[in-house]
Amino acid sequence: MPRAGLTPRLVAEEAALLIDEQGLDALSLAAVAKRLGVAVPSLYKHVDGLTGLRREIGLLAAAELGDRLRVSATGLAGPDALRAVAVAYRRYAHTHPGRYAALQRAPAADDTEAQRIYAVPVEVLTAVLRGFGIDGDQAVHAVRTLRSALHGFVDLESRGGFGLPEDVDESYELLVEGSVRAVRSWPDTVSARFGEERNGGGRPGGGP
Amino acid sequence: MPRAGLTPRLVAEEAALLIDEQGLDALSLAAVAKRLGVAVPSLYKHVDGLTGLRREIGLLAAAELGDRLRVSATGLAGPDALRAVAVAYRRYAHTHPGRYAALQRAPAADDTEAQRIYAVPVEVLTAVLRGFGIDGDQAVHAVRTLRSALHGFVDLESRGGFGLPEDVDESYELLVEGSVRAVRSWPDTVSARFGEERNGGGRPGGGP
DNA sequence: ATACAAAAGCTAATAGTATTAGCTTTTGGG
DNA sequence: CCCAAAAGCTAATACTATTAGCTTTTGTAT
Repeated sequence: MPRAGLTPRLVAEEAALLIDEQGLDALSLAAVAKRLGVAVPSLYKHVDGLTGLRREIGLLAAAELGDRLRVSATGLAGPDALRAVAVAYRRYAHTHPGRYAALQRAPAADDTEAQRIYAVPVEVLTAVLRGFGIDGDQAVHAVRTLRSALHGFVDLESRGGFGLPEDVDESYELLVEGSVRAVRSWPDTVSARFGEERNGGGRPGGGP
Repeated sequence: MPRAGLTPRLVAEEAALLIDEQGLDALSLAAVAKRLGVAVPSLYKHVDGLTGLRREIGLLAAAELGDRLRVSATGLAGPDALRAVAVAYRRYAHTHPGRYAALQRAPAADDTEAQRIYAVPVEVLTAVLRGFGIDGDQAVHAVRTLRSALHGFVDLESRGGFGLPEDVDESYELLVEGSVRAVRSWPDTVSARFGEERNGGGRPGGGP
């Protein structure tokens, strides 16, 4: 019997094709083995069970997404960069819904390789925000809000959460436009919050 | 042997306790049956298998979340209402992480009862936005962006997506403050987008 | 009170899943 | 050309869900 010539990467890629076609719930060693024309236990020579396979898929997807975001932002700055990244983010989730879903399981804290790869998409967003003059602590908060907006939209959309007939593309454009304005006026938002914290509701006296 | 006295509701509530403690992945008929002191097939007298149990949990959670949001908003309007709803939304996800996760599987299109219950949280957001003068088509788009922001944050947070030490509460306050400003200036955002669409990049001549 | 039918529980059987153990075969380097 | 490691396999075990069919409880109508 000829050998199949598998590698961890090949197994993960076949699994990625499977879940992009049939959804993350369809992921099983049995299904992947069948697609590869191999018995189920053979997969254990390449990935560490179902958990290990999920990790490989996550690494694959994080690296891909990081790449797409980077490419989309190169040569651009400020609002243009942010819009481009937002479009690329959603496009990846559309093109690879299974991988995007697989990406949402955070890697283990001691898995430094995975941590490094998962950090790439976040680094791209951080770089984009630097173009708005946001860095340090505030960059962390701003990246979190930006990730929340993009991921939240894409996640709800992919789960069929937007049932009404209104154009979903238009909704996303408005979300992105709102995000551009939010990061543009980030310092105002920060001082509005600090103002609340200090005097319990009023706007601070000086600023606009 | 005495009877257990189960009902669909009781089964769903025990399952909800289980997944709030151990995560949605721990949901199985076997685990629920064990907690109820009953054999696995007995559950089929009350729920339609694992799929049916998931549906019941979803209904339970959607009704609870809808209630919490409504209660949080009553007596408030405008930014205060929005902030209160945002806090209640995140609090529900913290208090009931398993139920919140279970909520993310959209009900079947022909399941009108589920559709009706799942709509309640969305209706609360719609009502809040009406207090900002947003309705009709624009309310649909605005509710989508709002849901995206809130769900995205809570979802990333619950998955351990915010690894850095910066205060997550502070990030959320900034997200909510940004959302308040976004809905406040919603008409500006809309016209900015329309401007782009018409003349390919520039701001429109007239507006601020 | 009692009979009875429906509801609620059970056991047993089937099928699908992951995982481990251990065997066989291929394959590439000395 | 040999031989050890790698890559595949089968078999066995232990879960899981689901269905079929049996028994027992329980509430209601006579």
